[in-house]
Amino acid sequence: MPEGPSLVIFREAVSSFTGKKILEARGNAKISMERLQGQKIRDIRTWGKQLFICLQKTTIRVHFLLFGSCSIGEQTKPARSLRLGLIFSKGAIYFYSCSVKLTEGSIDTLYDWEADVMSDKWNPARARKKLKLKPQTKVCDALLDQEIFSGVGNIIKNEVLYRTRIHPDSLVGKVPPARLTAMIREARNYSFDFLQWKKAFVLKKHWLVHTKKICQRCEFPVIKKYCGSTRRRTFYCDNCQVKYK
DNA sequence: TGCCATGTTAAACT
DNA sequence: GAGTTTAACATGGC
Repeated sequence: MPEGPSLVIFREAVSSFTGKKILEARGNAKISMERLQGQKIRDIRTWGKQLFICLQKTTIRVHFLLFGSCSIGEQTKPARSLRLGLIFSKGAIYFYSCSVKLTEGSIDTLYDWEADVMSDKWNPARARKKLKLKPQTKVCDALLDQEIFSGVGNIIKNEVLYRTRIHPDSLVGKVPPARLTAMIREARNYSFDFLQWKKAFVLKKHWLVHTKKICQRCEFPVIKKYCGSTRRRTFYCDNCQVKYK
């Protein structure tokens, strides 16, 4: 579930707790629950696939991995599987099957905020410079590199490559500049389509290639292969996605 | 019912 | 020590 756009949805869902004081923290996360108690939420941010709840002295980092979820107001799952629950005077936030860590310092310098495809700070020129340093990398791996395209996950990867007609095994250094520009642009553009469709519960309906059997453009069979060093499930059309290598 | 997946990290290897 | 492979975690849908 949680690629970058889903994190934006999570962030919006919990944003109303900004300024509120944590009365109690509980759950099986291996962190100090006492540390959180009494602290007010200063800010709630996202970077790629991570959510940050910034308190007065501490920042909670939540990574949803593959199966993470979050609910507001009521505990929806058994107490023993609760990873982290933050209880406020009015309402609560519950996290399940997430990775939860605490940071004491500022997170401003911890991440490249211009790498987040969902952020106003997204900087495509910077992404391009990073790509230039890795000409031998396959595009299917490059798109999943969180240092370059923070927030892009496997679905977005597949859809972006299909939409820009680039074969997943293409090498970054061999992709013509105009095509690379298109790929970088589409990484952000499709992520926002993803966000809108996800919000409307119609995301799957709009997949052009992910999990598909037939290419919508040329009717050739869609190929499913575990590509790149990431060996993630990749769907593509051999006929209309060009391999640059 | 077993398998698989929108992800990452740490341990175990060469 | 580096780089690479494997294992582990955890949940829901088909």
